[in-house]
Amino acid sequence: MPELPEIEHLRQSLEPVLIEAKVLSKRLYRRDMVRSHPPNSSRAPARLLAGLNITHLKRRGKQLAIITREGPTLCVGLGMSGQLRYMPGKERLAQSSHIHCIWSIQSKRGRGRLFFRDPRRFGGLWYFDSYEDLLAQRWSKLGPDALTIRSDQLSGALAGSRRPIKAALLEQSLLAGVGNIYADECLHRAGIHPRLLAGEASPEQIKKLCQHLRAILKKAIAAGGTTVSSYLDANGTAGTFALVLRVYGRGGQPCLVCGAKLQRIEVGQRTTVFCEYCQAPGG
DNA sequence: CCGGACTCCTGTGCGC
DNA sequence: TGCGCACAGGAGTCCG
Repeated sequence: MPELPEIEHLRQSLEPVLIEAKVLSKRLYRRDMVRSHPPNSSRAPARLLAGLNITHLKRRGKQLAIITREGPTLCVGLGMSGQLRYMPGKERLAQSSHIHCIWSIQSKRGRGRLFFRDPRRFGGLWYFDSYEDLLAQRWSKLGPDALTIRSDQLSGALAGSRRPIKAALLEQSLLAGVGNIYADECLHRAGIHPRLLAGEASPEQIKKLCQHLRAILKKAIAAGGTTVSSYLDANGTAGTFALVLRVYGRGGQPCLVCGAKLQRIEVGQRTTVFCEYCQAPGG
């Protein structure tokens, strides 16, 4: 399940084959995976970057932008089960079901194809006439990127909120990039109860949370992301960060810090695992 | 405006 | 061994 580290690792793994590459053509198998397009450009979205030259890959939160020299920019969201895979030459994906779009690519490394596959279809493609339009129309709704967020920004995002802090961390408009895995992990490392009201977190707690959040995301990127069930990078490589998760998916098992049985509760309609001693309500 | 609930979707893994 | 079902969750949308 891709969160910020998985998308950032994906971005890095795609750069060598997509930067300065030309999109020769595209084949769209599911039109409804193109989620939106500006109202005044009815034809451009249909091209979906075909004939254009890619210059940049940018990420904000869990979203990836493919930016072209000509201007048009495609924002890719992977949702729960989405994959972007690059295959050289005419190689095919081992898993051939649920492929929604294939782009033929000409790069310095030769020809290849970029596959967008998403079994659950929670992801999607958002077309914009320019990167500036993407920033103004879509990414402007996202909070600061969790990888580089400062303590004062996190404090501002959480201030006044009456929601459980776990639910607030998942809210992309407050801060961008955190999903269920890293929300539980950073709360455990910071010793904060997931049901603590976000607006009632102390400055010390927020500072600690911020430090752990950035650190864990950075480490997860270096590890190639977390592969719980389906995440693979552009080359089909699984991440290794799942090996060092301390709470996610470990409900009922002993806390790796104190040995107590990890609790499994629901917060904000999401399964939440925490240690009632390391993350005591009082702090 | 805010927070919570619901919805979309299919692969996985469990129990019987 | 096979079937059926609960569960997983990112994010848009709706409602009180």
